[in-house]
Amino acid sequence: MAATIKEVARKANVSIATVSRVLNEDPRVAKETYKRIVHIANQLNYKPNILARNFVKQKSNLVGLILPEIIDEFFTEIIKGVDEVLYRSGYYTIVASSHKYKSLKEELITFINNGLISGLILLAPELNPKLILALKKSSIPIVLINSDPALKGFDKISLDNYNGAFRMTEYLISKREYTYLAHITGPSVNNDSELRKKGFIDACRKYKVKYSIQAGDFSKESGYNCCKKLLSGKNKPGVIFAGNDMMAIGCYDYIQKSGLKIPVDIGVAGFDDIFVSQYLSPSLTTVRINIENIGRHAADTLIQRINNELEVPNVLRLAESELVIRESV
Amino acid sequence: MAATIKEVARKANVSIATVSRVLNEDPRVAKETYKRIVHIANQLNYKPNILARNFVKQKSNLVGLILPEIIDEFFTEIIKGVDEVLYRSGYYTIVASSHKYKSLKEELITFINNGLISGLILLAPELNPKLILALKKSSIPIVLINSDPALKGFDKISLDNYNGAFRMTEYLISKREYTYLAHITGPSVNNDSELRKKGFIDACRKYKVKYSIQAGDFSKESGYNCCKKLLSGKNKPGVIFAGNDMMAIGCYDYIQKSGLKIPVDIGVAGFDDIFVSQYLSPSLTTVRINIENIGRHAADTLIQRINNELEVPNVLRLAESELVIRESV
DNA sequence: CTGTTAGCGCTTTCAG
DNA sequence: CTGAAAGCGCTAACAG
Repeated sequence: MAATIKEVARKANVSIATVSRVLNEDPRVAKETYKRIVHIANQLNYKPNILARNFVKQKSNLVGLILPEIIDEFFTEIIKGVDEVLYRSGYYTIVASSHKYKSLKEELITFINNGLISGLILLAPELNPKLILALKKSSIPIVLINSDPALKGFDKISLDNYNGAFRMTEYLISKREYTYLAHITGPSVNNDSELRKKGFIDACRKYKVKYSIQAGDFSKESGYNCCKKLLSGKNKPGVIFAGNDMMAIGCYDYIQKSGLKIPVDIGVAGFDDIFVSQYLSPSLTTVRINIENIGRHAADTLIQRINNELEVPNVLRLAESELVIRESV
Repeated sequence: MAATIKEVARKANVSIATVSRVLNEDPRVAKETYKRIVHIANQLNYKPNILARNFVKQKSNLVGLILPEIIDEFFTEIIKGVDEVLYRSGYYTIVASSHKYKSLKEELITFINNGLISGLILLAPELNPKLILALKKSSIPIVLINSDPALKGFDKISLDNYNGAFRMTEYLISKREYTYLAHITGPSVNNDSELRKKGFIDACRKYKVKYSIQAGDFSKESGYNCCKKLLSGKNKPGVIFAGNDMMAIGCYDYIQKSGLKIPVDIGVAGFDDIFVSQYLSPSLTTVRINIENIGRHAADTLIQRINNELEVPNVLRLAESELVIRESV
């Protein structure tokens, strides 16, 4: 079927070794021979068999990218960033998202062990000790996208959740002069959520301002319910800072239902700046994470690690956050 | 490093052939031998080397999924659907999106030829003759996600753009009693766009109603500009049916700017039902394509084709559309 | 500068 | 039911 290295060699009256050298741009081959072989290869429409090459090198041109189910909104941007950078280094991206037919764990174990991929990028806002152990034992380089500050010993890209939340809270207090703030958290196992909460609390404490916390789970519904609780007591907060935009939308829903007006009766702020936020009415004041570069950073780091170009034991990069001031507070 | 088949064989006092048979669940091996080998393999933490296996079979467990840059919103759902189905059949998904560093064409050519992948899913709303030719010559099965009715000879999943647009237009005329309708199209090379336009026109003609067409490009900005043109003449349409929701949002922007009210002064309808549409004010009446199954359908078909389980020369599946009636008309 | 050759880990005839 | 052995296409010593 497809032409092999043998045929090219035969037609060019050289050994397969020479052809192989040409393919790998080995400078030792004579210019003349080089040209001739390239010509014949083209003529035969010869393409090196990647499967064979990967096999003999025991190293593939494949990198795995594992994504959890949650972060729909970032999915696209991250994949694009990763793919773009990897492609330029000659790698392909295998994308896997955990879903009902496979757990994150089995996914990981197979990926790390079966030799298919040469490196792995793992986006996992939550990670349990077992998983971490499995990761530590990996024989291939891994780059984590995870915000847990306690997680050491990995190449890591983190979102700057803490500062984002801190600065937003600071803004709400200093500029908007709220004196009683509420925060709705995401799942407590989620590092992003925990750091946002911490940023919120620290800012409230710094300014000695009253605050309360509700436990949500990043879903719209939980935002709705938490908002309901917050507004049903006699002592109502002046502003709700939701742990993500989705929950902020849930707040919008409840607030509208109860006939209140944002931001006059109550303010709402979010985190993430998902696409829809600018179109809500009123448009949502929120924190934007510079997500577009996360995928690129991760891929960059991974490639360097694969190529042994990294001298430091592990790198940590922070994707900065930025306040997006709109009309909801 | 990692245990190989040889070591397992040696420890079990059998030949590597027998071990191989166990790995491939060959029923010929004796139950006893089978168990013993499985046990030893586990003990040695042996994982078959996929790179080697793929190589000798000259067939990988990899499938390519190529996506254009445009369709952000669907990206996620399609990848998930594909990944889910493929994973259950033992395949991995290599995702590639065309971007500034590679054109769709080079992407395709490499993918089809380098032997890395065993099948390809290509989401390409526009396709030129050259590309089609390249696809026809492919030695691996390809499933297209493309709505061009003229495109024959491929396994294909299509969106039911025509009926969606037709029924929406019919609704605008019969139920909402508009008598002068405008349509903003996407790029003319885009099949989805062309079919939506055709559905719109056919419905207008059927009901003998006045209509006009503006050429957009699926971007918000083009929606804005086309809307501006439509509303600046003396004879204004009663409703604008945008070729996608993004352009409908552009219309919203212009209409709000000019102080008009939707739907009292002018109606707006869209196509796609992207996430934001329900949160616009007023919420957008639009056409939803059942996108969630497209990825699954495509993967299903591809797997069957790879396994030679398909008797028909090529399959065509339609992803149906459904009207989503909200407040904007 | 080029050729010879071993071998990567596995599957798959072919014998027995 | 099991073993021996060939070989997939390529790379990488080693030899010349």
